Amino acid sequence: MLKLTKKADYGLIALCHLAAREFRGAPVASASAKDIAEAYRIPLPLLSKVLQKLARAGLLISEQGANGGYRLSRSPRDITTMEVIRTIDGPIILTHCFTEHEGQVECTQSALCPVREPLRKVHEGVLRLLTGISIADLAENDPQFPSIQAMVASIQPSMPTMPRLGSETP
Amino acid sequence: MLKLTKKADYGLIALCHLAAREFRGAPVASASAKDIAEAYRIPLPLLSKVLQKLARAGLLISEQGANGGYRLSRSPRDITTMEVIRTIDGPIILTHCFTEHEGQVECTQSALCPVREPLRKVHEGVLRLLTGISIADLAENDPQFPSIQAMVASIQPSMPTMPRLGSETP
DNA sequence: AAATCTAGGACCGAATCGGTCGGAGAGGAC
DNA sequence: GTCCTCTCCGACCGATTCGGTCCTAGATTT
Repeated sequence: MLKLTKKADYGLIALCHLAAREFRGAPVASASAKDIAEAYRIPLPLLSKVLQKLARAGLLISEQGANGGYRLSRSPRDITTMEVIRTIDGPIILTHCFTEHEGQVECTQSALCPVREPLRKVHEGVLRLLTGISIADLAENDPQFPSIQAMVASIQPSMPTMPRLGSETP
Repeated sequence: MLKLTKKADYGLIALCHLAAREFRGAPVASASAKDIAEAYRIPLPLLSKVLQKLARAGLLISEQGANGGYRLSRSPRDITTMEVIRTIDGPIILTHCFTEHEGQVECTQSALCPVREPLRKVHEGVLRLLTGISIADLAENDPQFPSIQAMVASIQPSMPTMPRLGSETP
């Protein structure tokens, strides 16, 4: 549940790398798959596939030939993490009910499934969280990621008993 | 990514069913696995396993023998959806970096991975969202799930360009 | 004692994920 | 013009997991 695939991870890292280059005003804003793979110890052929997918989706521009590489197609501030994850991992699914077709008999009688609608709300919340974070937000990792910090902090549990967080990630 | 397994789905449905029974002041607050399975068209042996897991985790109390069944161990308001999902699907993982061991060489040199910390923030946000929603919230599906609605609405994207939502779930 | 229910392990097919290999073109460098 | 580098793209594979089934054992009520 809620596991980013390594491919999506790699994609985010690569885009982040390119964005950081752009920010630093590097002479060349592009980088080859090999460069990125070596920089982060990512298996090259795997990263290549991810970058190809991103290029096909229009997020990256590929330049072939010697000294070629990949380049962001637009400002890193206009690329959301959602977009990246979705193009690599496919559509984001919380429950199977409202993302798959409607061939199932059991799901058409909506009276059966009491959790479908509430979960849809949760789904929407996560989507909103991810669309609110751009590659640029990831790239400027200076202070404490103020914008992301603010977004996450804005989620106020409606429960009286406030559960402690962080126990998940030791 | 962010896919609830069907087991977790079934678990939420079952707990929701029990909670709703309790709310309605049913004479018997417990229900057998067979009852629930038939009510929602869930394969019985699969649901049984899920319920067993929930019982072992202390969320449910099992009563064996004829006329036995499962019963909530505490108030549905004190059971979070996070708890349920975690006991069924295991720990929630966003990236592999900070949930798995530390045997990997590439992750110990944290300077390499520029997205680890930002993603951790996202992870925390999702956790907070799920811990803020109780089984009771799911069960009282009357008006428009006001509490969940409020929580989701509180997530304010920090981006200037507000992306349209809902395109994910047609 | 019989019926009914949970407990729990063994098992299986299918899908997916991480990862590899190899060949085909395109564009600079010399 | 030739070579080298680099992207592109499809095929392939092993391991894991997920959804689902089957069967046996044990507890409780009637």
